[in-house]
Amino acid sequence: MNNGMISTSVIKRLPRYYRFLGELKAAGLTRISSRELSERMGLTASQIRQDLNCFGGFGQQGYGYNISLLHSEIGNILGLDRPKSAILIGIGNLGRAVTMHINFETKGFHLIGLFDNKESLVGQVIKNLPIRNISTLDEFCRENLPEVAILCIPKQAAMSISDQLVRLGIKGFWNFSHYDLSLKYPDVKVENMHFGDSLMTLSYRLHHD
Amino acid sequence: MNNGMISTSVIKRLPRYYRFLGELKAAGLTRISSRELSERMGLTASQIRQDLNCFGGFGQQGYGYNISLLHSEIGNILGLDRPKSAILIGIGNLGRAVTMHINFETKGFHLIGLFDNKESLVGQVIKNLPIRNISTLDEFCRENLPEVAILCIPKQAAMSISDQLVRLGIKGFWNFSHYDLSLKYPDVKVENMHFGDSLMTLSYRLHHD
DNA sequence: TAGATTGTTAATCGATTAACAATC
DNA sequence: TAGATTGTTAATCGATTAACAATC
Repeated sequence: MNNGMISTSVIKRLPRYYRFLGELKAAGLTRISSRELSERMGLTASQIRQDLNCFGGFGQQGYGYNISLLHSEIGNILGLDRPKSAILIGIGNLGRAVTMHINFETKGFHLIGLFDNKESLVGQVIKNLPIRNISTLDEFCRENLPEVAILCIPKQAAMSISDQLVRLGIKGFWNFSHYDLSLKYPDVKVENMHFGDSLMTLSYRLHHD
Repeated sequence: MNNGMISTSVIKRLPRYYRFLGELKAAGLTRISSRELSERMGLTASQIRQDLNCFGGFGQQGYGYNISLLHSEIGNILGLDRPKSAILIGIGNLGRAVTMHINFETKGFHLIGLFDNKESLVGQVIKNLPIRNISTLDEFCRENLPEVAILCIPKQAAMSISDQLVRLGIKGFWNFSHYDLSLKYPDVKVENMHFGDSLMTLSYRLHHD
């Protein structure tokens, strides 16, 4: 077990382990060896054992891993058992889809507020949440202390609102904009969802590789 | 210049170089050194020079890089100048947002067809494209030969339609589902957009790090 | 006990950083 | 020419894979 810093490569693999184990559990299986899991996931057994042993010895020699136990352990490591409150900014096509489409509760979050600057949207209700005017952001945050902001707004809007959000105590961003938050706020946690970058990577691979 | 295989790490950085250079160009700058670019992007100058030299010597000793030239060179490397036709499957909240929100043309793609299995959606028009019944997929593909499929459908639906798509000549997937396409189709190019994995990674970082 | 499989150390591989000669 | 900065090689660092003793 490694109590030091866990590498990004390992962290990024955890959600996938979590998903696969959830499926195996749902399929009614109870145990699995690192070798069998490696074949199902397209990894090496060695890597799986290394990854898991960053967090503890969840297996048993001669037996393998208990699927249900390992699934919930990884869930806890990911912090899925401790919901963090989030607000979403920008209720365009994308913001609306994110609000409707994502199951926040099963991913460690709780969506508590929706904001937009377009007066015509204010008051509309999505997933039981009213869209609020962005001018009420300060008040809302002081009362509800959200930890995370989801930015479904263009780069310019993200640039102009991020200072305010950090000042209001936002500790993490789920960032769909192209504004590079981690350059300006190195201590805030940022996860980028860059659709365009992903598409361009696909474009590259279609021509080369 | 390296004519062999380019590593994934390098490829994944190209779209970000492309974006930054586009912004510098739009700001009216004409030249930049690897050192200055490294400071703006939060990388090392060494890494930038290594990355670029995988593809060719785009700089000039004592001068640096011509921003406009480098920008368009990277665009060409990414294949943005050669549009690939794409179809999108699943016009739910997410599919609709992707259709509306993404500028495919500037990312090397051309969206030519929308499909859903829900009769009530068929015929509706988004971005000048009619939503087609999924039952007409074969016919459409034989006539229009799309290279890429964008999957905005649940895992089960993705599992049941991917064989058909590969048989119809699809060479790449932009995959929003949780179905692991690259396990079954190792030769097809797959770019995953896994919202849930990204959120869980953010959850981890908010608790640890 | 014998067989299986982990946890963990050592070896390999790959990616990043540093250094510097080439050269504009 | 002198100064700046690349392209490229060498050194370092980190991540993955292999191997195997521990042990269930």
